[in-house]
Amino acid sequence: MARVLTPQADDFPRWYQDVIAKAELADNGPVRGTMVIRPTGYAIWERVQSEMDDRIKAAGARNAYFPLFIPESYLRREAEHVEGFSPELAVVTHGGGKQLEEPIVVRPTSETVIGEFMAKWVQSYRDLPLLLNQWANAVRWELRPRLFLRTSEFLWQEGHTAHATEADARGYARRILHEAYEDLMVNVLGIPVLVGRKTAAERFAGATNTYTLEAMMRDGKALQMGTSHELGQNFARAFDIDFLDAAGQRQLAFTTSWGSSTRMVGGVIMCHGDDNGLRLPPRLAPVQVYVMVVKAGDGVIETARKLHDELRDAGVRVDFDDRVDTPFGRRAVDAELKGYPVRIEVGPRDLATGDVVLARRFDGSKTSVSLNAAAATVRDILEADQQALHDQALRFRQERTVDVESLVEAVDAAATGWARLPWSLVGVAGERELNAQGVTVRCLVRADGSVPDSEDEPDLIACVSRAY
RNA sequence: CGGGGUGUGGCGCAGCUUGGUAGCGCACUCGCUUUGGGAGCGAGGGGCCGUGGGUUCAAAUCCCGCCACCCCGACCA
Repeated sequence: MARVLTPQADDFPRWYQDVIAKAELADNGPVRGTMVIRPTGYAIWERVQSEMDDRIKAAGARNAYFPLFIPESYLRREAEHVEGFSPELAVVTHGGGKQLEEPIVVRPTSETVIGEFMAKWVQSYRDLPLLLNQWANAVRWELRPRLFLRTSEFLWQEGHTAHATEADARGYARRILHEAYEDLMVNVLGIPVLVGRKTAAERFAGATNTYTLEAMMRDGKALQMGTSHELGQNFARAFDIDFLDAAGQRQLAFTTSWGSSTRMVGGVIMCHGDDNGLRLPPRLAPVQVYVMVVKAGDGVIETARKLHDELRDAGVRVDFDDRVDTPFGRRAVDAELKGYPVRIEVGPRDLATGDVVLARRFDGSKTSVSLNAAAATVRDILEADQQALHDQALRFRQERTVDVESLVEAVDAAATGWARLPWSLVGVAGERELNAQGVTVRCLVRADGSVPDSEDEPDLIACVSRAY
């Protein structure tokens, strides 16, 4: 059977679509660009959600829920915001069978509705900081939808906070950036991310500063995995989010917003996937170990079941397959497509010598281990392969990232990967020149890799590439 | 919006140049044999050929119009 699975630069999107189709993660919906997530794909998203929610709560934010419908006039209150989003809004003009007096937009993001409520909820400095998070769907009528990466409707979390001072707001935007986003992406998704600051041209509509986390996909293009914004007092001014400080003075709050979406699932597929389908990092995988009865035989199913129970009781996410009436090859290939990190094959041949076979999805290797040692070995492999996937992705990124000294070289390097060059050589004009050639400034970082406070700092490095 | 392309069973396609009333692979159903790496053989079910008109004895095929979708570019979590 022909398979188009080799990630050559130009056919990569096709390779990606093919992998997800075969792994049965998602389909296109009936309305342009909408996404249908199948149960197998949704299980991955649930893992992302669960891990992200833990981190957001650890940073002190609490979950809340706000309306899907936003009066169009709310968006208009922040000039840059409405200008940035109006081309991609879905607008409701009719309700209950008659034309509405004021059109309603389906939320593309919720700064405006949440701002409206924050204004009511914040009266005193004692009410601050107000740290909110919402798990919801959002709609952006994108010109070019792509499964998982940019669908018209997507699932995400969007955090919205209000603070008494700019320093506090900045600190929180950065805390989420590192403690929630970077930590989850690196340690759970196994994806090395470049954390930096967006240029003015790439900033979120209405923000004073945008932070980003950029990952390299296997075709060398960049994918923005998440973002955190300082909104200054722009939204506070537009929605009257003000409070009385300790001295009884009326003050405008500083707000932030930050978001990450189902795009992360696409990032995992495109960063780790190989020619045989998905490779899920163990900490993310909904199923970490797939215990598979190869063939029926004396006590084989019972032994396999016992091993499954032992792993489950030890806290491993494990699935059991004793469908011996389905050919072995089909089941094995299916498990590989779905990216299960470890597959344990239990059959009469191995059991005769007291062994089982452990197959690692990371590199496809198989080893025989004794039944007694299986559970412990599995746990070692899960740990090792979590790290191995990350390290492989990091090495890949390093190999495809080059330091250059001119825009011409940068465009050249962007054909296969990322280029780093002094921001002073780029500037606003240079950025426009790069954009004209399909290359964007992904972010600015300091020479030591840390995140700058301003794009006017000296000696900043611009990281540029093609992007999704 | 600019530049390419495609519409034919659930999915992927051939057939169109040179009109003769639709075929292949996968999937599906049934039977037997298989089952340690995507099974084999046999028998079946399923199609207003995107759409409207025209030419013709006859149109998936030729001509004209319309519609939809896909890819590349501008937008983006």
